[in-house]
Amino acid sequence: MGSVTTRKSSGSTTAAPAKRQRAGSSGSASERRDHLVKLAAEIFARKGFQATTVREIATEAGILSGSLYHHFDSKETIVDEVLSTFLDDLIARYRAALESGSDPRTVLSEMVRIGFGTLEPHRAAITVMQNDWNYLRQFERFNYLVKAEDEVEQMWVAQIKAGQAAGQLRADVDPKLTYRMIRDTIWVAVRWFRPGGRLNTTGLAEHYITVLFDGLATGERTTQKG
Amino acid sequence: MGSVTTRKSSGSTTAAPAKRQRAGSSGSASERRDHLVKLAAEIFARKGFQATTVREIATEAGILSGSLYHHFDSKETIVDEVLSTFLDDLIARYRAALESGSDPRTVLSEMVRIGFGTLEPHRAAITVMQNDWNYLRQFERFNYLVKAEDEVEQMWVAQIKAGQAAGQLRADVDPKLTYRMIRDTIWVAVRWFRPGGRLNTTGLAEHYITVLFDGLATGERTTQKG
Amino acid sequence: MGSVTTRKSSGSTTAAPAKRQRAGSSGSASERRDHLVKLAAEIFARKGFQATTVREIATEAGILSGSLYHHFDSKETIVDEVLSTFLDDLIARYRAALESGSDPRTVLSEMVRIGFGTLEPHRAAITVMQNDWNYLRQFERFNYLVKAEDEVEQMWVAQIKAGQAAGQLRADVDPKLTYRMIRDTIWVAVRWFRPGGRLNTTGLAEHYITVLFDGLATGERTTQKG
Amino acid sequence: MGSVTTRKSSGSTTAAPAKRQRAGSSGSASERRDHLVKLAAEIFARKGFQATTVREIATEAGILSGSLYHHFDSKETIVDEVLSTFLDDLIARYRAALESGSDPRTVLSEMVRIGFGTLEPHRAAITVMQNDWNYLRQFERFNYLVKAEDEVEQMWVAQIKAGQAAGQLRADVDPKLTYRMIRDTIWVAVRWFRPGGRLNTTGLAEHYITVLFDGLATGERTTQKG
DNA sequence: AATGAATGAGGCTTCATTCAT
DNA sequence: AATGAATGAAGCCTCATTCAT
Repeated sequence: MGSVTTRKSSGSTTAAPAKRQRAGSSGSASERRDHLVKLAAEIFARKGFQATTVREIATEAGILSGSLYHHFDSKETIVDEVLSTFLDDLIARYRAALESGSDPRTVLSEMVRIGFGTLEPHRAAITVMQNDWNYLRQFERFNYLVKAEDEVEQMWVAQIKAGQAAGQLRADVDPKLTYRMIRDTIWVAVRWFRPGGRLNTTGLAEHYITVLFDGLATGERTTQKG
Repeated sequence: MGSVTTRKSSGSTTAAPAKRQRAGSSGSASERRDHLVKLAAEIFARKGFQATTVREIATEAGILSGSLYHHFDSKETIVDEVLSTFLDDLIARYRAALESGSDPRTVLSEMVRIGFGTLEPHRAAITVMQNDWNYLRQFERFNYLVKAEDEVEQMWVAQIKAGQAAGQLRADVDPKLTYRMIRDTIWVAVRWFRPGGRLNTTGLAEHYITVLFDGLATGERTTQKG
Repeated sequence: MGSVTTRKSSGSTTAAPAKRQRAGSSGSASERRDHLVKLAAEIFARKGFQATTVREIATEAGILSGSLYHHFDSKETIVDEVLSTFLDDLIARYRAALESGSDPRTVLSEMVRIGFGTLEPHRAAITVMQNDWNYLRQFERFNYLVKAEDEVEQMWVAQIKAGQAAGQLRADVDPKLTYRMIRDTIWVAVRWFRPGGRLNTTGLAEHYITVLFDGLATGERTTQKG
Repeated sequence: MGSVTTRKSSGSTTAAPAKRQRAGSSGSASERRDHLVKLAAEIFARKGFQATTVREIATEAGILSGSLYHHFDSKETIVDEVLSTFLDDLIARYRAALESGSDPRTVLSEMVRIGFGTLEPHRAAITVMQNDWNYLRQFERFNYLVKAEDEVEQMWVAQIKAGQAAGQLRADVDPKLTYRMIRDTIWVAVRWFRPGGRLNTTGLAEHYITVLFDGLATGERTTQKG
């Protein structure tokens, strides 16, 4: 379990183990909570964290705004859950890819696929992270976001360096810089990607992998140095 | 004058007529105004548009919040000016590049350089556009942002298609998709780029141009189809 | 049974009938209720009535806030019980002292001792009465507090007047005023008295009785008129 | 200047020096502020700090509740000003009495008179201090209340000890305990004292001084030991 | 060009209480 | 006897904006 996961479980004050699951009932306490988090995530994504009122979230859930506080300590606790759920999943997937033992280029391709693969299931969370990161990181409670980001960066940079060492990747690019560009290119796609268009996220990933490794140009590489 | 510029002058209904009134004077109204816009842009970039209060801007300027309303109709008028100033400049530069008559690949390289080149002078505006776009576009008054975006998209896509037609760029990539990835990669750099680091924006641009055209991989292109 | 006691039993409409139902049983409803009242009294004393939430009381008792309503109609019912229990006890003791048939000065001394003697067993209730009286008396349901206060006042004033008539107490002091000062001096001690200090409540009482009857000064009385 | 005074002046964020007193206008900014503080003090005294809403204060002042925040940071800032104004005045008066150079018994009598003398001008503040002290002291910002209380205690205890050393006061009483009883007796009078009754505060003071020094009893002192 | 007082709408949150289970 | 979800009213505070001076 990574730092994000760890923090989250201690942070969710109401994270009760599904108590006395009511027979025939459609959801436990934690399911209700998860449902609310998903609703909120959609609105946060659409309007931005600050512009979203707790009343909107509550109304969307069919309850009164005060009732939300039966489930969450604060509005921030809700985004917190949105973001950490995404990061937990992402980091878990990255780890699995790293443990495959494949060569660096293959691992990196897989990591690109993982990234694009989160675009649909975690669309709302990624959107929030893109748009409200700058605001949220001001608060101490979101320090773990920076830590998770660092952990991910190290995974990528290590693979890029390994690829250079193995001669698979050109040696004249800066690993950290390259990582950042890849990262941004993937996540920012959330702003315009809509399921049902010409390409699905798999297609997007393959398209990007192509350009990323072989470039846009035709013919021989002109700038190769390493 | 582009569409953005046009809209802007009609948008600043209050102060616009007075703008050149005292042109040449050192403490002119328009200079004061520009100064305030710059101050505001910095705070918007740091804290986000919504999280920035009118009072903060005023305090930074050494006046009271009510006094800001002698210069601007509203808080939105201020961001408006921040964003349109940037877009005016950007579009003007792109036009110049397009009019150079160079081959598509050269023009595209130049456009990448232009993009990275705005990172420093327009850092605040680009940051605001990245972070608050989603929120601002909800308001009718910012429709022109979408128009400007479309205009820019057409410039890029046309060049990419021209490059493919001329055989300079691989034909198996989607021009629009490719444009978006390039665009995002450039602008999102504003989140982590800090002047004074290993690379300046020129270095960044060249680094990216290399990877963009030739790819990360070494050896022969493996996925080339066109 | 005094007026306080009477009012109380009619006040606790819900649980009262059940009270002696299982008298003698070790886990009876009334014992549970008394336990809860004591818990609540401590918190009321520490934080003030208004600042104490029903949830705090419930949590302290190891149950959920809603569950408290099986025992009490409302938060006010709880303080009500806290205060009336104290007043019942106090008035009963005063009556006993009055019925001793001793001379006024002796009775008054005994009443002082009774007052200080409640400081420990009824610390919480006295604290609540001191701090929240002003707030609680706004509500009709607490009118009985004023009645109990009046009853006590009459007991004291009568004894003081009797002492003056008998020549035991100086005639140039106002009985009502004197009573109030004595009363306040005793009760307010709850704010600083802590068991285990230099003096216990018996010591406190004797100390006060000394000063009260003989004054702080040495030598002959200088202001004696009557 | 004492600690209370010092703290207060740094605490009053808006304590502007009466700027540009508008000719013909009835009050400066600080006068307006003082007026609001007085209004608030009355309501705090009547209903208690917590039970008083900012809306009530504002309504009483003829403005909207939000407008109060033009003058004060928070509801707590208002009580703060209420209490510190009183304590500043009280401590200043005590100091003057101490500097008179009179014998201890005379000084103590004067201090009693000072105490009762504040009952009318500072009735609201004293009431608040009596009723809401327990609640307010929970907050760090009111730590200075405790400090002020300590300072006052030292003044009194020193005089009582001096009186004992000089043979003016009986030696068999505890100075600290005695101080506390005097203090409480004076302040708690605020709960029942109403101007216009049989005795004014001067009468009250003399009444209490009599009882305090000479006691309630007639004839020779019976418990004198020192 | 600026002040300073005020508005008014709205935001987040708290909390006593209810009620179905 | 207790749970847990929800209510609904209210509370404190924020903030863009207005306006008389």
